[in-house]
Amino acid sequence: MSKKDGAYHHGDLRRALLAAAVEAIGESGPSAVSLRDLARRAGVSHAAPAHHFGDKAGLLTVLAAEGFDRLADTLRPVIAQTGSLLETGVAYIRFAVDHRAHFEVMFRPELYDHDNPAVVAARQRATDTLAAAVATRGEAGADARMDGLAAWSIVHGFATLWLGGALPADLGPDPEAAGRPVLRRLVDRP
Amino acid sequence: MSKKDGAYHHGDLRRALLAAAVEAIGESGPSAVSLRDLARRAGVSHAAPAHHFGDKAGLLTVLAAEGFDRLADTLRPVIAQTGSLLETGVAYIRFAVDHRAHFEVMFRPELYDHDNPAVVAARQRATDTLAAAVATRGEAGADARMDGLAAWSIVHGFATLWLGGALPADLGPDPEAAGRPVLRRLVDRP
DNA sequence: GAGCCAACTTGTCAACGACAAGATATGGTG
DNA sequence: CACCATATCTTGTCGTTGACAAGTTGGCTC
Repeated sequence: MSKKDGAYHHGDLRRALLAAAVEAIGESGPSAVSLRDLARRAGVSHAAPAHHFGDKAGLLTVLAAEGFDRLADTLRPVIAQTGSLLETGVAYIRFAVDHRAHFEVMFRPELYDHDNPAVVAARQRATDTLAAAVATRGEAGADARMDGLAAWSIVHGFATLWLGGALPADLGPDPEAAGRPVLRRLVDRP
Repeated sequence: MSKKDGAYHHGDLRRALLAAAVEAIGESGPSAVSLRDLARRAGVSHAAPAHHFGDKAGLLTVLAAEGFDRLADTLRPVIAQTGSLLETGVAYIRFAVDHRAHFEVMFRPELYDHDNPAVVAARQRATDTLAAAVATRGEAGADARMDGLAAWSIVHGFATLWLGGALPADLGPDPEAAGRPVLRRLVDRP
């Protein structure tokens, strides 16, 4: 091998294409991306992406797995350091906004291979991490389970509505500041 | 006019195309619909849809407006009859599942004309209806506002996660039964 | 330096969105 | 009834896309 896996002619086309995909999705959404446009952005021929990802779904599958992994990586230190379900929720919202492209693909199963082993494993990691955040509160059984689903729902709902531009504009530009008082209605009540 | 608006050659192509769109979106999501496929389903030529809706975004714009209108129509009687924020939330979830195609389009603004007057009006109706549901609890000011956003977030999050197949399978097949105990973590607590 | 294989390119095809231009029915007007 | 304006739909076409097939390039190994 030369330097890293998949670095021959172009340098690292695989990563370049993924980066271009993130950029393109940020501009016009996951369904509007075209493999040919990604190829143009990376300066390669129109069929180059197919070699690395097979087809469009293959590329988005990689993005989804990467997204779930990064989500787990983002939440884990927050739980370890703060032990706060509220702060974990805020971090979830910030992840959705900061990694919009990944986030939008992750929860759109019709776009990628939902059963891909890498995706399943990464999703499990993320789910376990969320469960760990709820577990810090020391509850158990059905209550903890419902609390977990409620917490996931409220943060996911806020993030989704925020990304969709559905929330009132006077909440300001910072999703973290806007979300915190909303989440407090459910968790860490005085 | 003959019978209703737009009933000349085909019968009512406009409605037939919208119905076909709902069906097609239910099968493979909003971004996978093709105007040509809708034309085939309705038994007309490939360019017929363009006459009624201009382009793809035009069709989805109609669907989005219709969706917000129907959501308001669905929630309004629930609020009037039960006065319960919990039951309103459950009705929101049921709407998302029962009108999946509409719901998925409504909250994907890149797919349609977000600023279309009919959409703006319908969305306002739906928003006002949600606000009315929160108002039944007699709160006021910033608290009521945050409670409203929290309630919207949790029901929207649960509905979105449910539709995306992200929730654990052992919740069973009925979103209403699964959602009620989750929503109760936020509203109508004993 | 021959062979091998991963990394790309070139070429092609069916499907799609969008547009233009033509055909056809319908309802209103005189 | 004759005529016409208009809404409805068709036919034809263009550029773009995803997917596939086949060929080419270049580094690595033996």
